[in-house]
Amino acid sequence: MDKGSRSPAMTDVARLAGVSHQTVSRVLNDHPNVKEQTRIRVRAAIAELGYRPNRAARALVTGRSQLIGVVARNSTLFGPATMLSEFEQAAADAGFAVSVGSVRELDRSSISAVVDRHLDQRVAGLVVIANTASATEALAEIPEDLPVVFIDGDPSSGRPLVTVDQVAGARAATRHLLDAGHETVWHVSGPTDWFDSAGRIQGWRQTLEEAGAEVPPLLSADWSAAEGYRTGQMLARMPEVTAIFTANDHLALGILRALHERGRRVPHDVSVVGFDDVPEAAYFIPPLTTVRQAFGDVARAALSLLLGQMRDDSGTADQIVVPPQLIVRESAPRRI
Amino acid sequence: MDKGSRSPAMTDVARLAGVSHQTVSRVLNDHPNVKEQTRIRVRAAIAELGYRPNRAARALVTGRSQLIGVVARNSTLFGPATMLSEFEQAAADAGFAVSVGSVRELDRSSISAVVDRHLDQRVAGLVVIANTASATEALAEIPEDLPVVFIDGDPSSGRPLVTVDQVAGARAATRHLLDAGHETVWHVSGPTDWFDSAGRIQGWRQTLEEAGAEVPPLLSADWSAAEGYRTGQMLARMPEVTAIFTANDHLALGILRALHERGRRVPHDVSVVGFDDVPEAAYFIPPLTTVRQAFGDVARAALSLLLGQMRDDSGTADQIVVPPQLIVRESAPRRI
DNA sequence: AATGCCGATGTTATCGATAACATTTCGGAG
DNA sequence: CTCCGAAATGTTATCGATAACATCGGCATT
Repeated sequence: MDKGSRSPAMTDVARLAGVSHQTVSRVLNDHPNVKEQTRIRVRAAIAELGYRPNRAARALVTGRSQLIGVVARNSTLFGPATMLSEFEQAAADAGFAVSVGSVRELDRSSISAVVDRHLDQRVAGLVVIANTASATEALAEIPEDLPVVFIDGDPSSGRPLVTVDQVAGARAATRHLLDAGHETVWHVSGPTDWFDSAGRIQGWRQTLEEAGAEVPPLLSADWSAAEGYRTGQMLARMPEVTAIFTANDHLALGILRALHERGRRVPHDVSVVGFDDVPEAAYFIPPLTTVRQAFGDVARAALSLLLGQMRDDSGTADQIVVPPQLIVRESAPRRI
Repeated sequence: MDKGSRSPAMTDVARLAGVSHQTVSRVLNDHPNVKEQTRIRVRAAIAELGYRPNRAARALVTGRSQLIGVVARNSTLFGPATMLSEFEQAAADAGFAVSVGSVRELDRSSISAVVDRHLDQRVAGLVVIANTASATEALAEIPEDLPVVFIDGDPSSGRPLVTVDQVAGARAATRHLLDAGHETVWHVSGPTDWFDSAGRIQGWRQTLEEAGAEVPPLLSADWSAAEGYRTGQMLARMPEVTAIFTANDHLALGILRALHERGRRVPHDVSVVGFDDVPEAAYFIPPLTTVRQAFGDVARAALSLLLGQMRDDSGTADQIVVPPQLIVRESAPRRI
């Protein structure tokens, strides 16, 4: 209303309700031992004044804010951006705000800087989207007593972690191609220092070996359509290549174009499977068979792990693995 | 070091340096009237203890945190996601953290809820990525004295705003197609309640009218490849359609596929121009001619406007318009 | 009826910074 | 050599919440 005057504080509510500020605090924090009638009176006063608690004051005395810090690299990529968005939604529902801290590289000093900024804000917890090994090393920067959850981190770290089952996804993709009749499957991976890449490579290789298929040389790239295109130009020249599994959809896009330019038809001559299921994957030429990751589930799982840690600091080192799902479209149909 | 004990406070630094805590505060805030020698001694003590100021305490007494709130819708889209990422980088360099608040819809109540959450955190300023008119209406929720900058908002609102010159971008795209020899240009727009869409429609229509070309009916869609595809299926059936300008690259992708399916060659039969220049646009089939938006520049401009408002509350209602750039690729070459 | 305990509430201390005011120090003018 | 004003520094109050302890009734127990 009168925007000039400062916003009401707890004492104002207390005065109006005819109680002490401490009772107001108790009502706010759902303490027991408050008479129902008083509770109602206080709630009414809160509503009447439009009172909203000052989080800074609370953070000062409790030493912890209602803020969750997220450390991520390059949140422009589809995966991280979606994850961040989903996580923010989930956190908001739980009454937390989310502070983002992007870093260009997940090296130790960058991470350390971002973590420090978050510590300055006295974040209640930290989510690290740690897709490379270097990020895990930077772990040491994080105080022991701060709740932390890793997303896409090192499964062998023993730290609380939520991740999509990359191995299973890659197995499904590779299996799908073998079942369609291909003798073997080529793989264009993401950067090899990413856990995501490593898991997909592992799943791909295992599946080939189990099927007794020859394992072609690994082709590694970054995540961009540009490198997919370059790699694709090479693959398009090799007649023995009939099935390609790429580590993400953008790589697949570049490859589709290279194949197209060389006159190799998809899926008639070559089948292609991607990873991610970006919204536009269904509109590639041809529509892309790919592996969908349930980012929303990952985000919600990460939040619940974090909230769990914040409640009891027993350090439950849970790890949650979310299964991915193969989406079959025209670039790699069931039968060729 | 010893993680058990609480982190050092200002008084600890003061004791070590042999001064009062107030002097430490003065050093931290770069006040004048501190002897150089004292300043050095305090700095040394800060370094030795690894002291970091408690932002919650500062926020409590000043009534403002070192946190900038961002209100955005669906930050999964390329534009918003890139904007957010760039803004976070810029803000970090200026010593600010960024708290994100996504909303599913930019209606009044959602915005109001997000703004309230930010106010709870006592944000120092607010950036609203307000791409629809409904967002501008929700303006009223924001206190007068809080620094606010709009990105992609209503240019006629008189509020501080940074935006890409959508009209100029659309003019360049349309002009490019006309110059290449097309009689007219069809336009597939984004949702008409987005300012971005409105500007692009306006630029497109103006350019056609100025050139004396017939203005085809406007086709509006959402931003997805799916709707681009549906619209494209219709356009592909119309032989008189030889040039299409789409409101973003994903729409263009869907259209490219629809044209491909109908056997209409791009650019031989139909030329297509997109908008955004997503990283993979160069790897569409064929590579997409599009309009690049300098999101980084927009983000930095928004931050500087915000910092300006935070310094002097004179309410400088600056508006900054960032020019876009036409990127010519094969889907719409200079000459057909 | 006295005792004791517990539920409901109030009082005071505290977090760690900045703001406002008080005090000391120091250099130069008279 | 004294005095004055500005520069340098110190003291105390304050922000708005929670924590810890204090108080006050009433009800069950003996």
